[in-house]
Amino acid sequence: MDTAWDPYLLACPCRDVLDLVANKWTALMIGKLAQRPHRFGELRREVAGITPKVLTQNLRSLERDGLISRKVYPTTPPSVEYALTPLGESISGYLIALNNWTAANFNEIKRSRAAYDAAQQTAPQPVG
Amino acid sequence: MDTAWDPYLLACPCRDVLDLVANKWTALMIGKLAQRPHRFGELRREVAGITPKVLTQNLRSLERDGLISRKVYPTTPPSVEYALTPLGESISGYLIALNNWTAANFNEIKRSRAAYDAAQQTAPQPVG
DNA sequence: CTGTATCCCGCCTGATACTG
DNA sequence: CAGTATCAGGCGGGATACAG
Repeated sequence: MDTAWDPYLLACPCRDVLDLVANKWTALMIGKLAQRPHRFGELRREVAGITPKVLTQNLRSLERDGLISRKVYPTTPPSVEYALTPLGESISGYLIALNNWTAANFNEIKRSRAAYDAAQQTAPQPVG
Repeated sequence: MDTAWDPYLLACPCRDVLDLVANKWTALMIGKLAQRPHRFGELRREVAGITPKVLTQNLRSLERDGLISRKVYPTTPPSVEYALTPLGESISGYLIALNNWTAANFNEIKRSRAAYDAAQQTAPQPVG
């Protein structure tokens, strides 16, 4: 790298990159592409719930940032293949780890939320 | 854990947790708290650019999810200390890695964006 | 198959001001 | 010091329909 940036600085441009992760779909998309290259329709099916518009948006954004590559095959019907670039691969591990952490710890979080909400129900009753 | 969830399933409740990361400030806040417990004002200063309202919102959300603890000291003036819970510590490493990756790779991403945008300027000109 | 075009909405975010 | 109240705005995101 050329220079180092501190994301805790207000004007740090790498805040933009953190926003890349601050996205509902990025981690899932990168996770899928880390397994193997995928076509548009495959991603659309495997990343359940994403709409084609949003998929396209995020694909373009990641392509612009150099995390994924887009290759068009002029077949009929046309096919487009998306794959991770080396840069994309360098971050995929962290994102996959996040996905896994999420899956592994959701139940504990669910319990925590329930306990928190229950405490809110009883405690803050000025009129009692 | 009790049961395993697949974040790629549409109805997977752990999507909510992924949204936790899909947040502009979470990674920065967790990163700071991973260093040591912080008071409200400290976080406010050190996470540059965050407003008190948004800081409170995210603090509450993380507390509800069980990632951080909130301890009030009835002093005058009052002081409140936020710290990571064991659950919060278990995810902090991944988030810090993301912060570091961001700082280390921003320049490459910046170059990629510039190249992408330049290509858009020249290529898609039907009228030319 | 691979996207685009609209319309719409809710949430996150931000700025500012105020309180115990 | 540690928040809360309020107002406003923008962008991501969702539903639906359409095109090359």
